[in-house]
Amino acid sequence: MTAYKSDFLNVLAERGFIHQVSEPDALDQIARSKTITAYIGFDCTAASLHIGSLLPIMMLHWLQRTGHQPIALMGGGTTRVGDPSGKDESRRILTDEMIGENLKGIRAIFDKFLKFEGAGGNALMANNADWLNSLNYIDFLRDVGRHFSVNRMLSFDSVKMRLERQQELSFMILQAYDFVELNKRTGCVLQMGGSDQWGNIVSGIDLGRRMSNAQLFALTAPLITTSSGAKMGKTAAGAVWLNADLVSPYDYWQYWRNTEDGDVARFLKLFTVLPLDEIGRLAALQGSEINEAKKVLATEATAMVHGRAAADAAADTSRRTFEEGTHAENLPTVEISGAELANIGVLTAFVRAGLVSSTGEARRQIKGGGLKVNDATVTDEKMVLTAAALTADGIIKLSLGKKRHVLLKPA
RNA sequence: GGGAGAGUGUCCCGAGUGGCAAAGGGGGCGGACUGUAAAUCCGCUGCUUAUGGCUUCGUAGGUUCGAGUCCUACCUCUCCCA
Repeated sequence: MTAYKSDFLNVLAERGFIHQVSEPDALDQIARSKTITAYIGFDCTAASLHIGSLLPIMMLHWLQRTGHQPIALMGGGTTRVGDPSGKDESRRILTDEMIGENLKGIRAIFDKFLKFEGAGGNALMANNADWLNSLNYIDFLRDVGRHFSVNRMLSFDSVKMRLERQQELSFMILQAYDFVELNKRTGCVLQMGGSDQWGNIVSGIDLGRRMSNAQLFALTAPLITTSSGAKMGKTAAGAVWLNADLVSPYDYWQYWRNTEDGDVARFLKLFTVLPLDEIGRLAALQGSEINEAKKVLATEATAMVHGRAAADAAADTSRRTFEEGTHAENLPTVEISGAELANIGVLTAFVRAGLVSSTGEARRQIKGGGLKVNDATVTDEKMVLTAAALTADGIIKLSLGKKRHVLLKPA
């Protein structure tokens, strides 16, 4: 179905990663004849990345697999400015120490997907703070700013420029500059990103042509939503993070296990590295058999992030919990002191386990019959847990609904 | 610079013009049905030490027994004219 000649573009196209490409033929040609270097920018406002970032990460993964060089660019410099595109809240400005901490957490994730230099690969991790922090404002205006004409700037937004707009504009210029700088430093010729990044990437291409007569390319991925139209990876409860200390491998596995039928094939292509014919076989499963495909999806996707062993353990725990009804000791566990356990109200216990966010919510869930202690529905909100509630294994199993379980263990 | 309008339950949208913990959606969570799916139906969706107490309608003051609602100032956003 695709006419690409290079492995790289072929794989991305077949698996559904491509939304737009600038000058596809020229890029295809280059990717076939030599190793190209490409980058994707990541924001480091948090200590982890969530599922929303998974798609770009997979693009870098395939880039490396098909023989090219990926660069993960951390926005250490731009984060110091704060991102003006989000509304008020995300505009917080972080200190250098916080950014440094975040970078460490994020780096750990990339290590699972890319082989960096020193670990037998050629992937690079760059930080735009390296060049942005030392920029001289006057020089920058002279060398870079002049390429952004007033006309062009006006075409982006309203005539009236508020302070805020100026910051937003600067942000765009800085992102464009990143591309040019990376091109100069590493020979990087391709920037990838989500479809919302198209404008910024193209600005970078433009700037590259003006400043150093470089031929640069853009490739964007489609915005991934579930079949029901929801954005991925964000629930009211919180984002689905990739770091194990924020979202356990078990919960991560469960997230994928609960994928809607209509998304299974697409997600297998995007978020696992299974061969396409294998995916085709799984996608052909009908009715309840598609659950087998979901399990494969969950295990493979979890293995990418948390490793094969953790994925298998999560699959095993799930099987025992859901299919055999026994409780496996691998469920998420919350430790609680013996003194506290001696006399704790159910409401508090569920809050401590993190299954509900307040005692008020616990109360409501009890009214709706949604809470269970050791598989027995809680009917009395004044119920008190004591050591007598411990099962033979010395734990108490708390459940919210049918799917979410936490073990309470005396410390 | 001049003119018009808007900011509501800390997920989003959005009614509300003196009695309000505040209509209605979406989303989310729980229940039923299923296949740990979707669709559908039902319940819930400020906090709490709970027949009570406390905190919420951009921010700060004011009027009033009582303010999301009226008055004043300020902040932010959108649109129109320069």
